[in-house]
Amino acid sequence: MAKLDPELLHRITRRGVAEIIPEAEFIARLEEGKPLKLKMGFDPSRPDLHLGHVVGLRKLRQLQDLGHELILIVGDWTAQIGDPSGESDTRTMLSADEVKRNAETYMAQFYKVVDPERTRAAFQSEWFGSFTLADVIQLTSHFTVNQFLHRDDFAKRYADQRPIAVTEMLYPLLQAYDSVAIEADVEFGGTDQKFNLLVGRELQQRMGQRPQCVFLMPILPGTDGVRRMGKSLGNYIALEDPPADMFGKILSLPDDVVPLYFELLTDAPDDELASIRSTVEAGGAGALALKKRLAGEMVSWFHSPDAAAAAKAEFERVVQGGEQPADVRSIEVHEGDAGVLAVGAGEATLDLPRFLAANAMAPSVAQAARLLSQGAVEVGGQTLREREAPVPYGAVVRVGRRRFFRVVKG
RNA sequence: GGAGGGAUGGGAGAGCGGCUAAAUCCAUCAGACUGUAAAUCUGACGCCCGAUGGGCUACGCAGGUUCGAAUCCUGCUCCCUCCA
Repeated sequence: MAKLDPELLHRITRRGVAEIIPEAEFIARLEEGKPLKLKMGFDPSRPDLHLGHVVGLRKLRQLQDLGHELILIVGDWTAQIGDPSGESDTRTMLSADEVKRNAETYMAQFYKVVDPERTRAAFQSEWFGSFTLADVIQLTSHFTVNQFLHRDDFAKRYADQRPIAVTEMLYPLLQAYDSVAIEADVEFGGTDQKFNLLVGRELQQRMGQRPQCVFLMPILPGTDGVRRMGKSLGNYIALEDPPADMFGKILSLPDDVVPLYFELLTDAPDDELASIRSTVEAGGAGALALKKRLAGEMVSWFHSPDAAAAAKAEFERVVQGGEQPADVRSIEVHEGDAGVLAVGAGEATLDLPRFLAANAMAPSVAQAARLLSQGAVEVGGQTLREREAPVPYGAVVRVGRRRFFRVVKG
């Protein structure tokens, strides 16, 4: 294969890309016509993929479709060190079994985006398992502390006199050696990984290999619309989220990140992106429709088109229409149950705060009482304010915006 | 080895003997409104109790001083910074 189709090349190197280092070299390698080894690492201690990961995976998929090979590095050693960018949560060692299991669930999620035929997993323990102290020292000898202090995160913390653990310095080194071990041609990561990936490039060069290109992708903001999507930040949309949750979370994204989501997560063509942007800015029904479309695409992709249609219908009915959801949990009441004052022929008299707390509709009696006083509990559209109230069997009780149940005689 | 700083509610971060279940911000939840579970505004936000009141927990851990401690003292544990 010689020259790539310009349009395709543009899609690969421009859309959803933050930086390619060095870009010319990357394009040259693509045009060599030989399958490239694309490297991407993942942390086996957190086996949940979210949409933030998908940005990179889509890019990898594009390249796989051109015949290149993806090598996933299972970071079973670096996971023990912890990610320097994530401040300081000490990680416990994972057993070999746990790592394997996590890797498997991870891969299953991966294959929703990436082509399994052109993917293989490589465990760091394959090469670090037999590393000796001498090897480690040898590895460190290629770099200076000064170099490492240039890493954004380190530089900042150093300036602020905040701690930098020695092991954190090791993290980029190990990651860099992964590239040597598999002879990576291109390594992928978010822009926050720039330093680490460049260390890999440099190490390869020093160890006599052709240095990898570095491919950086933009960071996807999380559901708060501000900070990067991340599990520890609690602002993520997981691929494993049930359809209704996934749909709802996307609908609740702040408007201004929606165009970026389209850019990074869908195939909407570039010229359409412009109109998406202006529609969102105009706000109103158009913006809402776009979010629904985005949510629909994501749910179709990670679940199924049917699930997407159902999630959309349910959302419109329940959230927009204020109607009951299709599935409402039934709670059986018996004489003497917590919060049940009396079981009558056609209705049960409940001590609502106790009852709600006892049936997981509220975290505690106190909080349930608060919901009640805030007018968040209603039966058949009628707001309840009294602690004690009769509730007809079969009537749907709504607690807050999203919790529903009906009582059934037990 | 030496000097110093710190540990507060989900997170950040005030308070430094009573007025403190503990300011403020963020997150969360609710109500109103709306185009949504957006935005905005308002409110709530330890737990338990037959409850416009009462009780129990809570400011790293264990003791102590006080009528009274998150606030003072002692001893632990852990963390950080700087100088060697």
